[in-house]
Amino acid sequence: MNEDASALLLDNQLCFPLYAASRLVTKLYAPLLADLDLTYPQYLVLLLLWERDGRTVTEIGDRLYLETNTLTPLLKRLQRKGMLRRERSAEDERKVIVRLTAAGRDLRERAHCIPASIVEAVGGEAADTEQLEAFRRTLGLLIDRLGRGPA
Amino acid sequence: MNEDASALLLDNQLCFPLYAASRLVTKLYAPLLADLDLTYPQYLVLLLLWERDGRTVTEIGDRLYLETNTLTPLLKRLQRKGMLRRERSAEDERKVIVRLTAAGRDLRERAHCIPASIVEAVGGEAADTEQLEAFRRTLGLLIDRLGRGPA
DNA sequence: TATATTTGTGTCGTGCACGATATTATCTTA
DNA sequence: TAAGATAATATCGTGCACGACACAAATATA
Repeated sequence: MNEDASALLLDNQLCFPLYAASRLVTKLYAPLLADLDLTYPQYLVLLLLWERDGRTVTEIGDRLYLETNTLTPLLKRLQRKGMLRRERSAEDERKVIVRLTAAGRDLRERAHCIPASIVEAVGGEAADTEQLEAFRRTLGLLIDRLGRGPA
Repeated sequence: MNEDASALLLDNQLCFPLYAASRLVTKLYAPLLADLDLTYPQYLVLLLLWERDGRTVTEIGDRLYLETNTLTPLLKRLQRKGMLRRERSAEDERKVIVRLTAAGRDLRERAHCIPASIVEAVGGEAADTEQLEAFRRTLGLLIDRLGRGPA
């Protein structure tokens, strides 16, 4: 493959499908999450807190590749809905600790069925494991290469 | 792999990386496109018009998986910047034909270097063609499965 | 040919994303 | 220990994305 064809492949045939697929998948979650009054980014934050509660804003941002200028309003919305509290750390007054409320913790059970629903919608039985694993690896490689800021 | 592990793989280890990678890649384009006073979605619209000029709003939306409620304001912004015109079709007054201006056509040359820059940033020489092809195929499969509305 | 339906575009409101910048707290270091 | 640097969070403005809905033009149908 010559340089130009390779360039077009990566640019138009890779970057755009990535953008399109991401939006289509997010749209797949929407109706499921709407039942819990959540958006997809809000769901991602809760996944982290369900795994381990009491994280700082920046900790959450590091995992989701999001800055505080995105997270602060999002967390405030989750707080307004009674899912979590935001409290300044006692040791370091700069840090804000995000903690689930009882309602936030309880939501975990109602969200339990979501992964299976997504698998079904994407067509889990049709996709073979080998292909998925390779796909996941390439995605991971891409994120690793781009996720640490422009070197 | 049991059903639960497979579900978690698809949900958290596939959907989230897709979302993260898409945003990271878009961020990669940002500085290059900023030189042309463009955003990534605006660039995608121009790519389509450079390929074939004079498309309707819905035609563009079909290709980009975007609705008119997203495209109309975006096209108006491109129009305000003098890149294109929006004119009602004479045969069918419902349709709006989008046409490049001379400035919009000229921008194509200035955008010519973008794919190569992206390839370099992603690390073109390191990624092997086989892996990229498989990745692209899986992405295409995913979009095919999700892109025609919830069956 | 009226009436109903579909089609193409648009407006409105909400919630991300993100660059630029501000603010306050902590840490460094001269 | 005072001054500067750094870190953590937040505000503001812009531009997507998208659901819900409005509306006029075109088409289908009774």
